Order: sequence, then structure tokens, then C-alpha cells
Amino acid sequence: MDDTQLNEELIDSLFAIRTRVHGELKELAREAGLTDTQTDVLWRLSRAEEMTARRLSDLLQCDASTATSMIDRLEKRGLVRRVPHPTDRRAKIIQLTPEGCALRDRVIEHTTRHSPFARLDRESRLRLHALLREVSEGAPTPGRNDHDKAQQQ
Amino acid sequence: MDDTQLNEELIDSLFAIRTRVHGELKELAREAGLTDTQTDVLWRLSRAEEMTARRLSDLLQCDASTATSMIDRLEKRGLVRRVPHPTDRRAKIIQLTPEGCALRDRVIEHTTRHSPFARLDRESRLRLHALLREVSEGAPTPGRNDHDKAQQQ
DNA sequence: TATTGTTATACTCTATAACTATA
DNA sequence: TATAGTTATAGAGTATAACAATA
Repeated sequence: MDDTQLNEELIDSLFAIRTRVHGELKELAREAGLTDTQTDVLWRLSRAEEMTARRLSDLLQCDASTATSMIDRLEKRGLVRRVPHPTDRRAKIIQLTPEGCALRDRVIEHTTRHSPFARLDRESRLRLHALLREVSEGAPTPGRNDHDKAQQQ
Repeated sequence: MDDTQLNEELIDSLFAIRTRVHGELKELAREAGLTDTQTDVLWRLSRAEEMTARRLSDLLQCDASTATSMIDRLEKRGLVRRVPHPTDRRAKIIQLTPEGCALRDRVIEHTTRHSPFARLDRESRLRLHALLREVSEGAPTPGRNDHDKAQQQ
């Protein structure tokens, strides 16, 4: 197999995994009456102590205004609230409400029971995750730096 | 590590992979002035002889009306055209125009040159390829069944 | 009756540009 | 000056429901 052919197959694979993960998350979210993006937000809020809108848009790799829109919609549904940042008066902490927490728990519960990915062995998942990270960060060696930290959570 | 923790890691991985793959494809598409979804459509059109709207929505796991919208936009930009199906007068074949083909070629060319794939050695690329295939096909173990088939293309 | 595709509608996701308030 | 966040706007992606034409 030559290089061009290999690159074409990798594009194929990327689109395939895109569809697959999208479908997986869509189904995960549907059970909770959310979109996959909203579930993503909920999830990240539940994994961080102090999540600002800025940090959220960094994690989601989207524009700040997009984060505002998403938070607006979730707030309108009573799943999150904005509270003032203790030291920086420009910033706001985005918090899950009790309803938001309940929905987050439901997502976990549903995943535990029904996700086809849950049947994948742990080694494969972690290996894939690591490889994708390696590829998108362009650093196959394990040297950690500030940029890496920013890219992670 | 207990079960709940393992499933939470699964969700983490899913969202992380989603973000990475989305980012990769967005960048891939940007160079051609397209969205990642449009690039996906272009790509699949170039890989199939007879692509109907129905088949496209199956591959992309979206509603038929969504496929219509996407085809509309691409047609408006002169990248695809609708031609009548030779035997089924309900169906339409979606074809790449010469401009569409040119853009498709540009995506390949750009990927070959600038994609993070290029920074990986051949061994890593093959490993990534295999893993993506494995995951996108949904089962690390060789047991194939109807549900697996339905989940694929 | 079932399937292919479209239209109308409504919502979510998304970025750009211009803006306010604060650091 | 730089950063956190919002608003206005516009376009893309998405599904649902109702529909026409054809199988």
C-alpha cells in the first residue's frame, strides 16, 4: 500500500469514527432529552470545580459566543446557573443545578447499561484515545508542557 | 477501578475523541472552504459509484430531509448535481461535478502534506488506522451479527 | 402499501464583529 | 492593552410532519 492510499484510508477512518462517535453520543443524549453537545457540556461541568465560560469554550474548541449560546439554552432549561466568580468580577462560574446533576447521573447510568462502546475492552479504548491525542498534538513523545495542559482538561 | 469509574472514563474518552476528530476534520475542511460535514459528503460521493440521497443519509446516519438540505447547499455551490436514476424514477444519483472532484482532490493533497498523519511514522499510522477501523466497526471480538452490520454502513 | 425524495418549520450549533465591563 | 463575557447576525446542521411521485 503506498502513502497516498494510506492517507485516503485514514480519511475514511476519520469519517467513520466521526459518524460512529456522533451516533453513540446522540443516542446517549437522546435518553436524557439532550443533544450530544449539551451532554458534553453537562459532563465537563460535572468534572471541574470552577468552570468558567472561557474555559468551557477552550475545552470544546469553540468560540466564546458559542459557549454563551449553549449556556443560555441550558440555563433556560434550568440545568445550569451562572454565579459570580469570587475574585474576577468579569468572569462567571457555570454550575450544574440539582436537575443538571440528576440528568448527568442519568447519562452515566444509561451508559453503564446500554452503550455498545462499554463492551469494548478498556485497553483498546485507552490506546485509541492516546493515539488520537498523539496525532492531534503532534507530539508522540510523552513530554508534558503548558500547551499540553491547556489542551487537556 | 470499579465499574462506575470505568464507565465515566468511557464517557470521557468518547467526548475527547469527538473533540479531536472534529478538530482534525474541521481543519482539513477549512483549507477547502468547506465544513467538515460537507467534506464528509464530498468524500463519500467520490468513493461510491451510485450514491443516492437515501444511501447518503444512511451513511451519515441522518434524516433524509437533512441529506436534502446538505445536497441543496452543495448543489448551490456547484459541487454536486442531481441526475435521474436509470431504473428507479423516484431516486436520484448525486454526482460530483468537476469542481467537486477538484475540491476532493485538494482535500487528499492537503491531507497528504499537512495532516498530523504526516508527522507520524508509517508504523503509527497503520496502528491508528487499525484501531479506528476496529472501533468504528464496533466490535474488537470477531463475533459479527445483524446489529453490527446495521451499525456499519 | 412501502419507499424516495422534497418542503415547511423550528431548533441547535457555529463563527464573526462589535460591544461592555473589568483586569 | 488585554481578557471575560454578551449581543446581533447569519449560515450550517438537524429532526419532525406532511406531502408527491413511484415501486
